[in-house]
Amino acid sequence: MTKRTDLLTGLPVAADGAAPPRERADAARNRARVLAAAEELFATGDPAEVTMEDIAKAAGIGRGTLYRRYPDRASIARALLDEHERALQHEILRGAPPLGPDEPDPAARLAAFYAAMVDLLERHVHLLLGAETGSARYRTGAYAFWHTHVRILAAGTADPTTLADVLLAPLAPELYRRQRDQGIDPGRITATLAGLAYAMLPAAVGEGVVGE
Amino acid sequence: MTKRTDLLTGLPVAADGAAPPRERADAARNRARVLAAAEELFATGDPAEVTMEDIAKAAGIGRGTLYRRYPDRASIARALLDEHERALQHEILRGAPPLGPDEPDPAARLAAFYAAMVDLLERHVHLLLGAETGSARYRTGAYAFWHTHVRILAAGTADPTTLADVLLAPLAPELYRRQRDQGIDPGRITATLAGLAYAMLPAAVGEGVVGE
DNA sequence: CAGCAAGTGGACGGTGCGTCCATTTAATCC
DNA sequence: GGATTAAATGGACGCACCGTCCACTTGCTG
Repeated sequence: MTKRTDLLTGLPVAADGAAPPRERADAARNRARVLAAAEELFATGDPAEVTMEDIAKAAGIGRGTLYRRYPDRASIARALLDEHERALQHEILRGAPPLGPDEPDPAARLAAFYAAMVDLLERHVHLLLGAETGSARYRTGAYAFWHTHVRILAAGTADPTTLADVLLAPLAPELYRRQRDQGIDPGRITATLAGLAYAMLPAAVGEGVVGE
Repeated sequence: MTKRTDLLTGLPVAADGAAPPRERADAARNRARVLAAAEELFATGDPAEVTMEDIAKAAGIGRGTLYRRYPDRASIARALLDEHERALQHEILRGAPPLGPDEPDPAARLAAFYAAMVDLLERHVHLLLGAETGSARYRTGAYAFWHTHVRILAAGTADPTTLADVLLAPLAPELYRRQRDQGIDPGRITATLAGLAYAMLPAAVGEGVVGE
């Protein structure tokens, strides 16, 4: 029988409505060490090359202890990423325009989303690369959120679901890393994506729906 | 000293202008077996899970023999993919409109390129997934070719280099596989990409250049 | 058919993974 | 503050795959 833990935080999860058993002091200390060590390792080298052994060693704990909370590297990266993504999701759901729901122009809102995502990428690509190797990106809850958001912004178009995938594709962490390595600065990327937003979601005329 | 072999075909490469030493009969037979076995394995299961051992076993040869020609799984997938990509590249460089160089409208040419790429993906995603895990995609010669092509089509825009990356992003094999798994058919993808092409590369007015 | 370079394949050492369990340690109760 | 108990720990273990190495085999050539 395996102990159930939250994939995001690594904290034990209550199977029922029962109060979660308090985390022991040494466990909490080690969890903090793991996250600090992992952040450092992801940022320093190639995130894809970081091993569970590396993290355990850097955190000064044994492999068994590490596996107790995090089943793999990706779950550690997600735990580190979680608060940042949640903050952005909150801005989108409840924040002010142009990111929040009161923004009337879908294109402007998409452009703002792009800008926020570029900012997130700029600050945390290393974590995204640690969390989302290739197709794993599409299986995360975060991708589902972004996809739903963009799909709704594209509601007036011919095929919002497919278009949402297309509009999210340029935000792939691997691409962002490569563009930055090639000397393309975040401003250029944001500007190009803004152009994409306004080209694909032209402002609705009156209350009409944009077809084709 | 390691024997030099062509990464694409696995054939020995002449170091100089010297005539390449003819391939021995057993070597040729085994190379054919390897390619046939690999094609089968990539198509059947998860391309990312195929190991060199699997391929060697399926081809009925030893691991050492396999490594003699192909340094890794990706090089085998690329060898299988090569002829198909070359055919498309030839169409682009020398073929008829709307794919070829005589097509006057960049948007139409980009849309045709998208259609051809979707066709390529539909027939060979499994090979692309075997060859290009994550960021490896950007290091292939093929990506460089597609990028140059699209960059030239986008020549009139504000930042053709960055835009080319953005326009190529939706063609990521991982995304294509996922969309297909979700029941999205190739036609929808092609249609959405055509919309993207015409939105981002509006037909030039007269011989003027499209700004902003 | 003899000589030899090309080709072969399995053994080997190395690395990372994920599990298991004997031991240690923090929290609780008297 | 000592006994009790369950959580927590960490290193050993077995497994899978990698990539190399080299003694042996085989096809080609003269």
